[in-house]
Amino acid sequence: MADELRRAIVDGTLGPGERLPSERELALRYGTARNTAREAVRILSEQGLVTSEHGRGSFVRRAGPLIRLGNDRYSPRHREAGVSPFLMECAQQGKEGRFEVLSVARMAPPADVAHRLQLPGSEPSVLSRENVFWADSDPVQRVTTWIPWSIAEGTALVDDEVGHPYGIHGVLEERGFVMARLSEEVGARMPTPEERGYLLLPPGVPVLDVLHTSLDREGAAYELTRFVMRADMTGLRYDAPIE
Amino acid sequence: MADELRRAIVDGTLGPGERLPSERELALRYGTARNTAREAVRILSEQGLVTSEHGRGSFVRRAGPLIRLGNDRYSPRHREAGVSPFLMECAQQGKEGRFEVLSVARMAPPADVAHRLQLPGSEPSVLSRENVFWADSDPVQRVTTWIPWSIAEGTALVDDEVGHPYGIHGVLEERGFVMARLSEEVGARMPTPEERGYLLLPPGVPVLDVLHTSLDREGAAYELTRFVMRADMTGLRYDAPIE
DNA sequence: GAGTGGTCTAGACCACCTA
DNA sequence: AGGTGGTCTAGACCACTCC
Repeated sequence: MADELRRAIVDGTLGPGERLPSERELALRYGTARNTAREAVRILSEQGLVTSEHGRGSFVRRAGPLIRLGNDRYSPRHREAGVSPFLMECAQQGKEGRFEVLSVARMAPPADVAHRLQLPGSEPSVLSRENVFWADSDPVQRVTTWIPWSIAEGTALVDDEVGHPYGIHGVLEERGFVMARLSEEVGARMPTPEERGYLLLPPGVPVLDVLHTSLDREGAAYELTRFVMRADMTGLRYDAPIE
Repeated sequence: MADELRRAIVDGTLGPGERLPSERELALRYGTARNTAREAVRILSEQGLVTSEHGRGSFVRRAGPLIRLGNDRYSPRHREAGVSPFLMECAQQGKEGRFEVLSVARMAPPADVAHRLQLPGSEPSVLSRENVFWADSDPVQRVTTWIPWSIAEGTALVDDEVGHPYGIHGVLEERGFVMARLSEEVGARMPTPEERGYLLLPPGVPVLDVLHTSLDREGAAYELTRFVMRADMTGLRYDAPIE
């Protein structure tokens, strides 16, 4: 039953956005109990093909165009444009991007962050900044940045509004930290319930989990950022020379 | 009920690999029907926290160490080692890597591949090679490579066994195609039923979908590869200069 | 054979949406 | 008000595993 529905969806018999037959209707049509029909719809929802909306029905999910985060987002070439690369990508997709500051606080870094910054994980040795990025009315990324307190102390980084035209990396450059290389570790997983809440994720949508490290000319890490991105609306692109 | 179990798992009360109470046991303990207890276990399984094994029980999933595919896997520096980078990564994790050739055939490329190679999608203009990569007894990646037929024709690339010490890129280099840059587009999604079959994926495990493009010194694309990787056992790492 | 998860039935009530 | 999905009950049989 799930297979037949799946075929109808990939064939295009059921186009994107179309409503599936109701659970009661499916049960009747196949001569099964409603629970069984419901299970079929659940399987499609787990595969990310279908979204159920309480009181309205179940719908074929529409494949929205991806917002792709490229590694060129840190390029000085894009500085001249004066727009944050996320907002630029959004504009290209005809969407309006914005972001929201969740918190700015001095704290002890998580173990993996502490290790990469070569800082103790037991002391409040970093400044942490949390943001949520939106495209139109959808939250699409949850972003956490960690900067050694010794670097952040006394700068605009500790303010809610950074207020620098080039964002946090503009402030960091003025303190002498210029990004020469990046290292990004990419994984994917199902969201935690907390992340499902922040990103309003329907079932069957995984997240991309990216841990970004900024390295200076000496190869020392001076800033880390974790991006948790909903994978149905965002992706990544890396363009790099072979070394 | 799912929340309580979840807490027990993240707290460590239920350690990795441990068996959950059976569905009938949970139902009894909470005074609910078995279906309700079952639903709680299903939710955890969807979150990737738990795997159910028919006839045995449900178990807390153990977080295996990741095999990370780095962009340095194409570096000429690694050529000297003489080992494929996937096998190297496996060895680092104490695993034995191997791969299996599923098919080698001349065919018409999918639309996105045709576009990037600037070839017509309606003719058999590419050689396609499909592999599955294994780490110990787990299939972890399904890999499809497309090479313009004009390049592949008459080379060892059309054979089941490539037989070149440096694999397909060794053959391509001898034909004058040296990788100068790469471009990789990364996404994540739930697997198709076909992929679940190839990769023996339990529920709640997404896949990373990577479309790799090899570019020569002139910036022209001459080879594409799509990696579909199970995200609970593999990840990616990109180290690149800021340009 | 006893215990497990996988599937299924035939109901029931609730919460939500649309008209 | 009527239809939708969300949750739940109290059973049943099957397929699998382990002893």
